[in-house]
Amino acid sequence: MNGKDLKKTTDFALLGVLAQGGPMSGYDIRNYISLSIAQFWNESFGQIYPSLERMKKSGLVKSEADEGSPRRRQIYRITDKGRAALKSWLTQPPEADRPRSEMILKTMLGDQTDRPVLIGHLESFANAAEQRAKQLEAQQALVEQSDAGSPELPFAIAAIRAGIHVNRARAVWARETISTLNSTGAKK
Amino acid sequence: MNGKDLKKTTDFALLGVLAQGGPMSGYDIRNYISLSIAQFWNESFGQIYPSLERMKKSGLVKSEADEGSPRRRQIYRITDKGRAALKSWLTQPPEADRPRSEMILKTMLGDQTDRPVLIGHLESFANAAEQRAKQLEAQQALVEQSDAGSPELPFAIAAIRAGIHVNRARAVWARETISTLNSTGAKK
DNA sequence: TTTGGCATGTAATCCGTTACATGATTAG
DNA sequence: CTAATCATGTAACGGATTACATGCCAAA
Repeated sequence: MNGKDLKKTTDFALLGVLAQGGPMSGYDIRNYISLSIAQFWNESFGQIYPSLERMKKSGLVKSEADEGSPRRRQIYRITDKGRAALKSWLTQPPEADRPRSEMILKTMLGDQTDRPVLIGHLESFANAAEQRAKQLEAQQALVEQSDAGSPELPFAIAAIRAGIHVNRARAVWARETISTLNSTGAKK
Repeated sequence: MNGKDLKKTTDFALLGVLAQGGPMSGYDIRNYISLSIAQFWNESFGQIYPSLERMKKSGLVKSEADEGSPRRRQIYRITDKGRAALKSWLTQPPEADRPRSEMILKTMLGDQTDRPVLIGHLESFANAAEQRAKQLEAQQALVEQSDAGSPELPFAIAAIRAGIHVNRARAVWARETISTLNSTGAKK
């Protein structure tokens, strides 16, 4: 309708980080994301800085130089307008993601591959998923202790547990597939 | 190294479809994908036609006009060179996907949202995932009957079951999250 | 006859990563 | 002193979706 309906999820993700984590720099945002939702969300500097600039122009954030730092640092802070935009976005039902999985594509094309090779891929995949799940379990325990009492705790935990669930499911799937393939008449 | 190392997964996906499903048109490829791996892989015409053209130029596929059809149809067929390229790609371990999940991002930012709204999102998400899982179970039964004996059967089944597993996991996660949030001191 | 599906293709656009460029600061 | 890390930004590129443009065929 108007000139600058922002629709980029990136913008909202950054806005969300600023709302949740408090004022910080573009660099900090990157770290914050790495330490929290990296499994399910990523932003590169090539996105972050232009996005902050854009949002500054449209009044969703404002920035001040960080006086307390010996370095050149811009601290971004979400504005009321930004909070309103964020909240409105959070109210909309999330869009379904359309994932692309090379592992599954390659499995689907399994008849074009030597069995042992495919099985090897599936094994690595299962191992990676299991490791990832375990790592996230550890992270969950850690966060539960360090952030005990924080209002964001249950949400942080939920995000971690999403990773645990899907990684377990992946591992189960891969192992199941391996044994099916092994018991099926192996052609190659 | 050389002029045209193709690295686009799209190309390999199309090559795979041609290898698996036999010679067909760009239009057919689209359908084939929709009916098989749509859950985990998609290609739009904007990708398919240029990709076929590219691969034709580099000799991975060749095309002939479909004489038997009253319509203007180009039938693409994978060449030996194409088969070799495909096989070599299939041998490489699949790259990890880096998914973006709006649902999880919004969950992570749950402290910025009214609880009931977030819970509503999670409920829809859980319902959609459960439905999807059931639908895929039905599809599995169907394919098991209709394709019985086909050498591609176990791979098709595996791809479907991947969907079943992850959708179940999503549903479980969402329901778990809902009850955690309900039992946690609701602030809003 | 008109709607929907078959069929191919291009252009615009968006979104995102990677690479490049630069420079200050801190830790070893 | 020197390497790593902090910190910001731009440019190039790649990959994918959407919209647009075109037109024929079959069925209702």
